[in-house]
Amino acid sequence: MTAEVKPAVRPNARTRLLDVAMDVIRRQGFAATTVDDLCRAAGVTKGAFFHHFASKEDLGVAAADHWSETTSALFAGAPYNRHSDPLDRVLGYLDFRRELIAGEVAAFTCLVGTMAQEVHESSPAIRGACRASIFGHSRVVEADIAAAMERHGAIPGWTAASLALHFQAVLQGAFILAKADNDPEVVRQSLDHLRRYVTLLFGCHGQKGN
Amino acid sequence: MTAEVKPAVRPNARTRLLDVAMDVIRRQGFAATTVDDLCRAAGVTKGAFFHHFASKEDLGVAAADHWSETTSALFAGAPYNRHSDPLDRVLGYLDFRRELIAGEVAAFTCLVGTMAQEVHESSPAIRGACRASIFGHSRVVEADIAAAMERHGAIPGWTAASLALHFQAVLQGAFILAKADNDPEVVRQSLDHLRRYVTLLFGCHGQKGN
DNA sequence: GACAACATACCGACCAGTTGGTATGTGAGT
DNA sequence: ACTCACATACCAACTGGTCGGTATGTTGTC
Repeated sequence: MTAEVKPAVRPNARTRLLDVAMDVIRRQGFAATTVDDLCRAAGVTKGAFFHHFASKEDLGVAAADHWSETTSALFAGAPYNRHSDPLDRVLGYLDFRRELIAGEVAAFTCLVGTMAQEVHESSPAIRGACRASIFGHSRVVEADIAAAMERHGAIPGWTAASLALHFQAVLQGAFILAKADNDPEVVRQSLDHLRRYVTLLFGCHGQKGN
Repeated sequence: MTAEVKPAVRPNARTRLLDVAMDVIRRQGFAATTVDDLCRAAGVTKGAFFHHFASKEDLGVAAADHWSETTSALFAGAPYNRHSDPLDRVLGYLDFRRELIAGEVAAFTCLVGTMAQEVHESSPAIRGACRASIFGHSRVVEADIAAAMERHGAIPGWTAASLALHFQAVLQGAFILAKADNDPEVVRQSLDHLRRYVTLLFGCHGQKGN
């Protein structure tokens, strides 16, 4: 009977909680984020929270999974995938990541990296979900790297898997420096170094540096 | 008159608190670490804690400063500094960092990286102390990189400062992956990539790979 | 009328910080 | 030499508020 103007379609409490969790936890960290913080941000009550999640830890796991789905959709739909040359896709991936670095630090940093840092000893469940997210994403990049090695050759002594994980390490670490410096610029510079490394690996012989 | 066997020399409460803070915070994170946790680990009372530190945040700042002193002494005394060629010192630095990766994850990760991640929005004071620690250390490495550029030349398009920060980014990010994976191996592999990048930057022309 | 999806009110544990003390030193005045 | 005034270092007990979680509704839907 309350004819309040409903703001379009309002998804259910679970989805709203997971959506705000990505923002709030990246801003405050997992430990410093209270269940009430999340409920307030999502506009739901505590009863709704514990209806959908058995515990705060359970939400952490769900948030990591939600993050995996969100980000894998983002990268799967990104334009760099349309390059036919796998090396172009690899470099395109790095350029795409670079484009995403904008605005507030908390807006472009990685939820699962943040959470893994905090809970790696206290919560095996969340740690596992974060690992699955990071390493799963890495494996997608790895496929393009492996194809590029096949197609172009590269200087020897490394694997596609290790380089893909190195990509993630550079990004995660640059995020930390950006947080410490409160400035995204350091991320761009680190990505420039990483891109240069890739071009060097795949041959001084004829790869333009951009 | 109490002839108790005193356990050698027991430093004062402040020092003991800062020492245990490095361990406990790296393990649990800053937010999840309670003042009582630290007091228990240091074997002091809460009264002693708040005698020496105005607040938990104040201890965070002091711990970051303490970390800076501890680590700068470690690197200043490391054998790689004795190389006369600055490029050997740069590569020696990376090799030294690689040697430090051993044992439990919490034992070799970075206190100020951990804290910066957590408090970058909530505590400007701690964030500033963490930034000073990371960027200050980076500047030490930068000096050797700059000298190596001077002496050996390198492919153009980058600065010593940006590469030194890239070093720190790789390390910090690899620590996060190590926490997510609960395995230090990923740090070694990322350091291998970083070392390879440096040798490529300073010339395919005549640098041996190890 | 059964069940999912919420909401309200509440609880016990915990946590940062306080209070009010004691023990030990230390420098000034005599 | 003695002691008074004051400071430092530390301790044990307590407090007010917060936090994760629970108990008990209410409401809409099939």
